[in-house]
Amino acid sequence: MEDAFYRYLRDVAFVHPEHLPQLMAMVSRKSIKKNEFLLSKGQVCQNIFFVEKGLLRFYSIDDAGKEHIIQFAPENWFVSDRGSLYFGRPTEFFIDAIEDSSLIVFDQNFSLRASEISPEFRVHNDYLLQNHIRHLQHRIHLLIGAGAEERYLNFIQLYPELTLRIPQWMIATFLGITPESLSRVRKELASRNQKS
Amino acid sequence: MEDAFYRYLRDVAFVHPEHLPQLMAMVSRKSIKKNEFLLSKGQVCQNIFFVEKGLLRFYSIDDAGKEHIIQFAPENWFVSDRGSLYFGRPTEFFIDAIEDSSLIVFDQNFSLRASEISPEFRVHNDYLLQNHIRHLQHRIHLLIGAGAEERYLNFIQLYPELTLRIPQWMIATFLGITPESLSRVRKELASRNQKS
DNA sequence: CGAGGCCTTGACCGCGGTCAATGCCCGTGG
DNA sequence: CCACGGGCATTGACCGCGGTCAAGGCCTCG
Repeated sequence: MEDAFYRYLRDVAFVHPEHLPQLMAMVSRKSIKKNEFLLSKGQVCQNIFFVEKGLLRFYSIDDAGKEHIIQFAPENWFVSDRGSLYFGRPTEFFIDAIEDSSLIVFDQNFSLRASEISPEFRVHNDYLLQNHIRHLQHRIHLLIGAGAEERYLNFIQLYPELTLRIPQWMIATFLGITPESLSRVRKELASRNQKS
Repeated sequence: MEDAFYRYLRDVAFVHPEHLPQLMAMVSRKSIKKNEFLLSKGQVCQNIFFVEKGLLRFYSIDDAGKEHIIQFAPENWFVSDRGSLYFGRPTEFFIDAIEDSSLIVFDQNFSLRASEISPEFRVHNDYLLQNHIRHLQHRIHLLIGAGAEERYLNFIQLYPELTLRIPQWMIATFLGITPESLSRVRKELASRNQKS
């Protein structure tokens, strides 16, 4: 079977081929179906997940019972509550599957041990963390400074292919607005593009 | 002179004493006065700054000319645009001083080289990145899910001592609201505490 | 075919933004 | 020592974006 994670380590993280078997031996596989959970509030997060195929969401639920999506994880993305994992505290978040998905699972020591084995992995892991921070800062920037329309436009140009796979009400909770508002924004955008 | 960064490496990062001189040799010092800039939009960020004494702010300015503070950096905090630094792209952000400050300055290679010299530093650096991500996620969570009052309450219990040092209009731009709104929130809180 | 999930639309409302006036504190210079 | 001015906080009147609630339409899937 073709192995997306193997290819990822080789072609994206540039891990030296001789180290690949050692790294692959440290991970396990998991398949889950739509709506199944990988993490629920109150648990201590034990794993990092890599998505080989499918689509996950990482979200919280507030006191009013509303879901707020922090992050989507499509193919070749990692997802975890690093706060809970690293500090051993109960998580505030949920992770579940939007589509049937096949995953690679590793525990909190994987990145540490893999970094010792492969310098290239260490560099790549550092890159991932830096990039993650960059994305989160950009998101904060938008949440503070931009209205609903601008946030939506940014979303579709940042994740054009996700826009089609994810139901709109989920995109709305990612953007921090209601599904109704998103619907209105799209109507407004459509009528404006009509006229030009 | 007592050296805050030296003490930080020894007591917080637990760097082995024999490695300390090597690390200290890789950094330089800088003093800046209130309102002086360390980074402006369009530049490529070259440094990470550690605040020994004083207070910095890391912020953006939007198209309407409004400032949005991403992060404050008081004593013993690090600040940098890691996105610009790591990826070599022009920054969207500004860094300047809210108070006269004395800083430790290092370049983008410092954490890499320091990690090779001191395993303890490597662990601590990883901790800092993880913790940074945790904070950013929490902030996003609040921006999406909470109103002005809750965000303010969270701020004062998270940074009680900063509340006194920072002018309120800056706190407002950090929270993503206007100074007027913050003033109203505080008035409302005061009157509510009166009655109980 | 029926049921439920999702998107849309409308009426209404409230939080927070905008704009402008006022007050307060404090540093500076006459 | 007082007068003036600038920066910041407060307050009020008004408004608009986006939330809320409810109804209706349209899919898909059992």
